[in-house]
Amino acid sequence: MVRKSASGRIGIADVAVKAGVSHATVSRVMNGNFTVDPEIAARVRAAAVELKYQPNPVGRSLALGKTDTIGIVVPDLANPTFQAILRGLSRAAAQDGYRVLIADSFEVSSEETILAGEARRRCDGLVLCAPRMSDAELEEIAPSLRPLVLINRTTAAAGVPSLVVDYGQGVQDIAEHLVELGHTRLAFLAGPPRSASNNLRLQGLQAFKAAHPQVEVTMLEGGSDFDTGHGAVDAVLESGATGILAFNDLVAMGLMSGLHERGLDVPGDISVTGFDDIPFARYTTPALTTAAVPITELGEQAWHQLRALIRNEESDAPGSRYQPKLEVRASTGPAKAARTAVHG
Amino acid sequence: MVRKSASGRIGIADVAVKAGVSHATVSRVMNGNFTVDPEIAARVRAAAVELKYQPNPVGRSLALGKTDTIGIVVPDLANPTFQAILRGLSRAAAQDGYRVLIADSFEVSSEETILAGEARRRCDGLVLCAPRMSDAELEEIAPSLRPLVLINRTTAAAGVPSLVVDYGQGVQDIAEHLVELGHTRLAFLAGPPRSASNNLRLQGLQAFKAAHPQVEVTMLEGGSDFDTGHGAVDAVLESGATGILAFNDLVAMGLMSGLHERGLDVPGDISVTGFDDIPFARYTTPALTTAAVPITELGEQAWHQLRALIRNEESDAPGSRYQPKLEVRASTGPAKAARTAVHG
DNA sequence: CTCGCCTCAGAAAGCGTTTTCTCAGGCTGC
DNA sequence: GCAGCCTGAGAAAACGCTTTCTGAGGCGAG
Repeated sequence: MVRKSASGRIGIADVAVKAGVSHATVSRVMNGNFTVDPEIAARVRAAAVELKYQPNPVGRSLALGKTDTIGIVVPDLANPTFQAILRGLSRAAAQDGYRVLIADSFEVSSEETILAGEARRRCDGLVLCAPRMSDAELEEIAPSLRPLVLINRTTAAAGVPSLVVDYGQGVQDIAEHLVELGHTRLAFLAGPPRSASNNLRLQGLQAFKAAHPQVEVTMLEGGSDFDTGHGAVDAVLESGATGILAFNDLVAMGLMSGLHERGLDVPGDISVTGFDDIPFARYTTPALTTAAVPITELGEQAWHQLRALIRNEESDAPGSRYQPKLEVRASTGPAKAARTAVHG
Repeated sequence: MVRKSASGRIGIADVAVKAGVSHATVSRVMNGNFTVDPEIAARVRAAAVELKYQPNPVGRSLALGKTDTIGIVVPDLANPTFQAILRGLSRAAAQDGYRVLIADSFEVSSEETILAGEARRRCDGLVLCAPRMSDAELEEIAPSLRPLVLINRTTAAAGVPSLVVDYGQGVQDIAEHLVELGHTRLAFLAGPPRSASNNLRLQGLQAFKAAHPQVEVTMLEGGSDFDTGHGAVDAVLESGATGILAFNDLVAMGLMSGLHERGLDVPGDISVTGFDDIPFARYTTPALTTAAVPITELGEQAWHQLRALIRNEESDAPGSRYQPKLEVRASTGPAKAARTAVHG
């Protein structure tokens, strides 16, 4: 008897019956296997079209052992950086017929491990984006997540390529820029403590301080969003610094907004810099001086690395390092000599 | 013989062997079926832990006929609005143990249909976000995509709830606000032609014009991003309007940036308004007057609707309508009487 | 003319689960 | 003491597909 669409949806069996052939033949035709008589193939195709048959991906995945899906775990989907990475990844993967499953850990590092495992089991590979978990934990679970690509984080575990941005160099470039403008008192509005990219920035600043002992660099606590910058106005003014390196563009924008409310002029009174060069950066007033990171490209490259792993190709590059590019705009200007007086 | 991890990964069979029971029993234990002897259950659990067994979701999906995954199709992942919807959706779905698969159609409406179908087959339900396809096409494919929830679009197809924002009312509120400030010459920087939300805005403006015949409203072509706004400066000035309603916040920001470059003051010379109230809006200089849409909540509600459909509950509400809320900030001010002179 | 090879389609065995079906054993109740 | 019920675990079917295995038929070569 014809088990007609037991589940409501039409399956390979229905097509087989309609075309008067076996399941196997239908499968062969649908997969472009040419060991099938052209006439029969045409009949099958006609039946498939008529029934609007579309192979069930789950059955297919089970049989083939692959899902044509990759996962990405991000700490915070609200962060433009991760959004851009996701976009680049999704776009690149789509071109190779892969889809992207997203997992947002909401900055909870314990969630991260679980989400990563679950996502990985449903997918053919995983991109772990700036994970907040400890090095030890990362190294422990990394093998079970392969094929795995890391972004802005490295691990000692083997076979796990990393894509990292050289935040250390970028922050030094920005600091140099400010020094060239005559600033001698700088302040760094730091990012989330658990963020590896924040640590890289701090290291870069240490190197900068070593090379420029005459420049004073104050460290201020911070975060990664607007409100952090907006709320840091007092601390910034208190520091007496005339050149402020914000953790990222969002923080810089929040800070500029706060300074504006206080009637201070950027860059007349204080110069402000961001990091990342998010699309908004060039449209702030004044336009934000920042270090451009090819974020979308990062996502794209993540896919290329992951694809190589999935295909079991020899990944020539075990990872890549991206150099930020200084983008000088209008939010930085010559240091104001009288600035210290304001402070005093 | 023990078929020990034929695929490399350990499966239910390995656990069964280790615990000395059948596959079925292992499955029962893993699913919390209590018709199993506590002692045996404990033995199975111990074996599972020791082997680090994690059920294969693909096999599970095939057997259960569900994937615990939903899909979302967006026209452009770079658009902050869709990012926010995605975030709300992902967060809400995650709380119910569902994951989100994303598909970006890159504004290509023909892609949309295919992506939607593919995503749907891999998932238990679908959210179609501001689809660009025609009404006819949407109505045709909608039934095959159910459970389906639409955002910012409606369809005549049955059983497909819609979440729509009342852009028409929102744009009227903004226009009223400008009129109250004394503006009599307005201009609307339109969005993408295929966008349904743009049409709603246009309809709203028609209603506004009918109610305020004394106010001149110029329609200008546009788009949905920064560059659109930035590039529209000439057209805006040419229109002679003193109150500009930009399609959304991005366009407004681009426009303000362009006006600033020309040395024009906002709101001194021209008032500018946006739409959406994206997070950046309150941090522009001047802070942007806009109509706030609870975008993240929209994503959240989309999940609730979809969940009801998936669970086959009686969806009391066939959809919802969201009222934007006028957010008056610093980018709008009293009309400048001499403005027409500048124009003439 | 017959043997063997080659082509091509159907039968069936997976893929890794869940779940129904079956059945053995222990218990209750008469 | 035995029929019938109930508990609980194993066997097997099912989910929808791919792919190996099997075998029938056609053809060429000896």
